[in-house]
Amino acid sequence: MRGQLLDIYQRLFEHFGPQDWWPGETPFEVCVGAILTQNTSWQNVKKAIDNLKQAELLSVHGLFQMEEALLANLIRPAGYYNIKADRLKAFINFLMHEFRGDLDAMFQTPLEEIRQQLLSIRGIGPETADSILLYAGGLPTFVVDAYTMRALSRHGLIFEDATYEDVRGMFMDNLPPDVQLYNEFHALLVALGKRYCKKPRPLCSDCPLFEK
DNA sequence: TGCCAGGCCGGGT
DNA sequence: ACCCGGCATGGC
Repeated sequence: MRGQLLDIYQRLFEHFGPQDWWPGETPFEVCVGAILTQNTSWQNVKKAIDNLKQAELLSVHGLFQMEEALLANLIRPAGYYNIKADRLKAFINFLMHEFRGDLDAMFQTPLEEIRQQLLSIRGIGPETADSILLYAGGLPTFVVDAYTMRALSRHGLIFEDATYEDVRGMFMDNLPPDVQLYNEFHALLVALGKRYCKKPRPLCSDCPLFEK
């Protein structure tokens, strides 16, 4: 399994090149983006983040102080704006109360412990938690998303009914806890998904995973 | 024009 | 332990 995963990684890397994720300038911006991009295209999320930046409110303090209604209005382009405003507030409140608003302090917590804490926040599920921990915190947790599931199941590497935790475990049990590797690997799987594994129908004829 | 996008929650089986 | 409807905008 380890060999298969590394083989996939190598093929993807050769095909797509380094991805250098996550598109965000600061760890905090990555956290916000991780919540805003739930079931939403990144270009919509970018508009929302730009609104927050222009308002000079893209900070722990800024979001903490802001009225939720105003927050919802600013992030409107990202869709689900009422729910997401609530989720951002829940995350910020957690950060303020547990770590005095200090992201660095949050990331000092042992991985599985802070992961469980994030998962207990309303609006943060496994993918969002892992994205925050890996891409904002630089902690070695593997991010699984819909593209990863689709690609792996189409290529017979996982069962259709595999759960998020199953797939995360498969990567982490078979690869070293290497942040750079996890970062690139997930980003490459998304690049693959966007190009070859879109929803309606597989388009695997020229998928790089089938090349020889 | 309808369908999809880097999910998650809450209520119902 | 699953299954499903709801949440919403912008792009192709």
